[in-house]
Amino acid sequence: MDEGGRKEEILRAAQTIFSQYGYHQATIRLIADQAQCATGTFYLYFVSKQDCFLALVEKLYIHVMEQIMRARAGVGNPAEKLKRSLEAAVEVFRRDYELAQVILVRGAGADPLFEERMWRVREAFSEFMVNDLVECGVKRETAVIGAHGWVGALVEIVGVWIRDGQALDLAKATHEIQRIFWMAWGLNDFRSVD
Amino acid sequence: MDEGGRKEEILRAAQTIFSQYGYHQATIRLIADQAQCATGTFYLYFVSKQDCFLALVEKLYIHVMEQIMRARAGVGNPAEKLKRSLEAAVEVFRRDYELAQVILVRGAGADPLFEERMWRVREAFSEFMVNDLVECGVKRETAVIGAHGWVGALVEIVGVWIRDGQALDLAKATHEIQRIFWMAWGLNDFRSVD
Amino acid sequence: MDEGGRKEEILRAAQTIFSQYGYHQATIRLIADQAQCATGTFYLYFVSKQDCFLALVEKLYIHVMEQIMRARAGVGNPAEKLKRSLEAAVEVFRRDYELAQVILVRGAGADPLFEERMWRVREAFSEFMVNDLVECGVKRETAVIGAHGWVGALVEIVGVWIRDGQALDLAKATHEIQRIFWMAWGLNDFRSVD
Amino acid sequence: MDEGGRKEEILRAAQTIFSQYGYHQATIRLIADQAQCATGTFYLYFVSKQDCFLALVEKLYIHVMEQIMRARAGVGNPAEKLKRSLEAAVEVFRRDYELAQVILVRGAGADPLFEERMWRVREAFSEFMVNDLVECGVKRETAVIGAHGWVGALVEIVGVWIRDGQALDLAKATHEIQRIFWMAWGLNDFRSVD
DNA sequence: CATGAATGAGGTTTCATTCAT
DNA sequence: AATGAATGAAACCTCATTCAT
Repeated sequence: MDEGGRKEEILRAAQTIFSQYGYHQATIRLIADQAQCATGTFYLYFVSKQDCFLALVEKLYIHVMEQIMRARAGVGNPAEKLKRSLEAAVEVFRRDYELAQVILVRGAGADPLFEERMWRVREAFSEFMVNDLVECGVKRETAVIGAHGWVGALVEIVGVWIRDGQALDLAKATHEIQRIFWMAWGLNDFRSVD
Repeated sequence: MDEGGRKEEILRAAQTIFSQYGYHQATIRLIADQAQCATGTFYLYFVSKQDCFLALVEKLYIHVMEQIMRARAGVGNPAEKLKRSLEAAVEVFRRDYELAQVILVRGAGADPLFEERMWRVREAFSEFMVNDLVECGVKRETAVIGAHGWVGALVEIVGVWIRDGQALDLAKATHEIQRIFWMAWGLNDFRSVD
Repeated sequence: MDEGGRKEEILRAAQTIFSQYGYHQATIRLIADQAQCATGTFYLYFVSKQDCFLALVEKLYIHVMEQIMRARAGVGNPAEKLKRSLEAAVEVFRRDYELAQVILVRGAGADPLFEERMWRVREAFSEFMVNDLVECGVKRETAVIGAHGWVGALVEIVGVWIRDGQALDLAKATHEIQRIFWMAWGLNDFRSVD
Repeated sequence: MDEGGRKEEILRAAQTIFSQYGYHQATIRLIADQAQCATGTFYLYFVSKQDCFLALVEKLYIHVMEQIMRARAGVGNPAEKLKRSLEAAVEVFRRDYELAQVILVRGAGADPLFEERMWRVREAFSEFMVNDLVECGVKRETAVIGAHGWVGALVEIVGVWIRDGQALDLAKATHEIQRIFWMAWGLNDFRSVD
């Protein structure tokens, strides 16, 4: 249980620092101080700053995906699956402000490698949604656009929520976004799903 | 015609470089080389790298806003105004790949000052949309969420388009996003507006 | 009369700027602006910044020496000559604050070449004093030390006067310094000389 | 013994370089090379070039003051205290050529902050002398001028000694300066003090 | 003579990374 | 495994000087 304990500690520190300072403003020194270790220790667990950032992002993505998977588990109705997936994702962001900061705000200009990674994750997530939508009877071509739009809409809403200092009612806003996309595909039993 | 020629040249070079490398990877040397001038020349026109980046972003924002204003000019129907605004914005991005890169992709982690600025612009743009929507009969509270969501959806779509190497049919995708939000608010004469 | 007019103008500007900013903080741009000409014009009259500074210092030294020579002209009594020399020098500094700044304060750390020049001037001036003192009956060996000390004392007093914002009564202080050195050599008719 | 070792090493290197090149001609690279370390190492111990210079000057001033204090310790006679103070100061300069260079020659045009500091130190030192002189029965007003003059005379003498390549007999010269000021105030038992 | 835009060498400073202890 | 002092490449920026107009 203590195995990997130190690495976890540093990752947690990195999350705090990256979320606060962004990738470039963050320094190894800052992370090491936050983790209460020496800068040299940092390099026992990570090859480089970039490696650490990618590891962190990976971990956070996995966490998000796990929550989504858990939310989908045992649900048969595709509309319900879709709904629960999105709610789970937003819930993760809502619960962990730093995580949301790192993934949605700080990552963007960070590094080509990160952008590539983030891009693949969003793509993967969209693919999930597309499949659910197709199962719901939406044409694949339309579903692809819709899924991306939906993701974008939610990311923007979470972004507003973050920048506004969490003043926005995130649950209500998420729900409204859901309604919008739901209606667009004539999923008439929106209410029943809800 | 030569008025402001050199500064414009450097700004164009900066656009190319920032779009390609992002804010932090871009160096003054790179920009100066692209503009075929010495690094010192850069500093004749800009106080600092940040100053240049902000000037570039400002210029691009103004360009986008101008196109939007032009598209809205003389249009009375709020739905039509909204539709044209969004189409104009997307059209600007479609026409100028670098501009889209800088504003939508590279800016994010660039600089606190830039983030503040970007944030204000998105807010201003959303405000426009909200007003149009309210005129269309949408409740303001709902319109605010919707406008942000809409912006997010479009940004994501343009992002996909950029990252996919402009493979996506941007016009079609934009149209689909429009349909989605339109239907969500029961704007029944969507087809007529279209 | 207009011949050299421009060069003089720039020298005057240089005096103002060097006196205010010191050698290193002063820029050609600053001097050119003060002289209301372009930086290129500066280089029509001076080979370099250093050249200009040295020319300025030279001019100021010549001015000081001229005043001293005028004060000594036609005076036979060596004690009187000495007294008048020093008073003339101090009077020049008192009348031209900028000149004093440049020569006594700003020059020091400026440049090896300037230090060499300043050093030679002080040496020359001391030589004058030594000769007068020897004529007064002071032993040469003693006179050399005394002359340097006297110069140092006066420079310090003028320095204090400058830094204090000219609050000190420079005439009175100079007189006291004179009394000190006078008495030291038993020049008993100090009062009559005075 | 190794405590503060590296910082001290760099300070010593800085002393050598500043003394040789002056503040502006000195570069971090030069100091680091002299200290046989990388330029980055310099910044582990000093915030900036200015910080280092000020720290050096501070250290040298403290050293000078300590020597003066030691020389005055347990001496009751004010004339003796004064005499010993000045001799101690000159002795410090005589023993450490570089120290004298930095404090008396190179500092002048270095930096506004340094000039301010140097100015305060000379003022403080003069104050000491003034008090001693007043105790000796000299009128305060006269003593103030005299103290400044005395300091100036000594600084000039040391300056001559430095520039002449230490050819001058500094002890003898200092003694002569002392005689001059002593006699000026009719301190009749000069010889006994001596 | 005069201009001032352009130049580019060179300085200060930062910080990811290494390595001897 | 842990440390943290040391490294040095590389970035930003300044400004004396040049030169085409």
